[in-house]
Amino acid sequence: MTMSNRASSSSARANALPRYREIYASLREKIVSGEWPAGHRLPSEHELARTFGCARMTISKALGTLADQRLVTRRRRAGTTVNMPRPQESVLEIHDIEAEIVAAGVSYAYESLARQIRRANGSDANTLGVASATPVLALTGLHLAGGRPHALEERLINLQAVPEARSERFHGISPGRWLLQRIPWTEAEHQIGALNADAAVARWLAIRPHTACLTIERNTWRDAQRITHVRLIYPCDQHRLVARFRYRPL
Amino acid sequence: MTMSNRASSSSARANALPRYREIYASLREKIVSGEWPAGHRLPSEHELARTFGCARMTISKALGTLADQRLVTRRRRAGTTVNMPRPQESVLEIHDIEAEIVAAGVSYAYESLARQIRRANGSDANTLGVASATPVLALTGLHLAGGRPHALEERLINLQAVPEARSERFHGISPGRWLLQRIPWTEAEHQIGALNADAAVARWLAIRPHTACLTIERNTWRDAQRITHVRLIYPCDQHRLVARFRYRPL
DNA sequence: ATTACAATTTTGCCTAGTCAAAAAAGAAGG
DNA sequence: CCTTCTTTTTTGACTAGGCAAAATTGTAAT
Repeated sequence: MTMSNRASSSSARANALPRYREIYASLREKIVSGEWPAGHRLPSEHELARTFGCARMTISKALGTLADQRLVTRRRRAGTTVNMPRPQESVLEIHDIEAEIVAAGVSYAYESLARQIRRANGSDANTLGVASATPVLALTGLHLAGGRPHALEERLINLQAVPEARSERFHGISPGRWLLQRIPWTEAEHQIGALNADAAVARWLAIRPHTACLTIERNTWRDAQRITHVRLIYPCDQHRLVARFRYRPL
Repeated sequence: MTMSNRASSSSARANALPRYREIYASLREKIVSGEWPAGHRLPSEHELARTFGCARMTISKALGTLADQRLVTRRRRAGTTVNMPRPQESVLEIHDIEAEIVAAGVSYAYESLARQIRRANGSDANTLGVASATPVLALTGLHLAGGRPHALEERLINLQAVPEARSERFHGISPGRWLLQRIPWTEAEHQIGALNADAAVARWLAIRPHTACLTIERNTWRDAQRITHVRLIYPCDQHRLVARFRYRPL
């Protein structure tokens, strides 16, 4: 099956875009411009292959990309239909605090405030999602940016999943970074909320009591096993989260 | 080029997984288990095709999926290498408030508090990202869940992008939903923060002044054009955001 | 030793087909 | 009219190749 390859590789050398991307862009344009409104059924792969002058698989790849991005839905025999009122989902990047502070050009430090190994009590078992009496490591610490309090961290680590943590003292290195470097995780869940700082929190963070704070709770798993639970408390004027909707990397 | 199709379609009819997904799962397992640590180079496509007994393109699709999920990086000649310390990015679904409230089994209403058409002043131009004196629609309103205040909304709409909004009164329907149904957007950015309710906010939301609130600011674009900016203020005890790390839909 | 060039490997993208499964549309029967 | 069976369209998954581009590796010349 010898074949002269696609025209673009020899003739139109200027545009570096692969053919399926061109086709993708062309179809996407019709959708976002509103020319093909929600519910519209696009031509079949065969038909598109004829009009674009390429193999069906190339069309399939372009349509597949649109489907990955939730711009269209594809069903056998039913065809490909436009999917307009897009679900509002954004990609929220939750950075390592140290990296974030250093990136801002400020010195970073982690100060350990409390450390205890215990068998999980009811509350621990609940927040960490492990059986009661499972050995856990409970940590409280402060993230400092430029020597000033930046965030308060309350963490539980499942020692069954991370036995190496038992002997670690977390001097200098934050538990988050320590864990990240050691154990790969497969799932994570974040909950973001707000709270009024109570007296203890306000003291550690050097803010006035009752100041609004942003809280981020994170649970991480490796496949089915819970690894750690952490709650971070940021004074409202020191932190914002940015989430950006992003097409999946084309 | 006549060929008996893959074995799984005739012999192993039990497992519904396509071949490339099986291969994907098998490779992913090696990575998340740590057998192939970060930096490890996996076998070439040709080699994998031989070991798995399939065409190179099937392997390519499996590896492509891994690459889409950022588990590996692929470069010509350099091969495919494991990409372990995964960037912490989560998918945050920011729902339409109405849908969210109705889903919780509570009645929903939107109450308009203020509405003004004006030429963008300095502050408007800044938050909406348009030129000064561009016509904008400024709205303030309250989202009610079960008759009680749920969230306060402050919105600016670029009338150049959405001229139909000029004559809309937003009775019953919330501006967010109205916009979502009408104009497709291509980019969105969210900023999440916390604040202490001031007197006015506290009154509208029927909470005590100084209560911590979660704020979500959203900017939406259609390609390069700004469509709207909105700030939603939720009392801290009434709302949490949940972001889940998710592999991109396989 | 360093630089420049050539060879080789590996992925990226493509073609032109096949077989299979899903679902819609049409036909037939009650 | 409604149900059931059959046909047909359309996507899903795959094969077995091919050429091109990128990056590494090896080689030769300065």
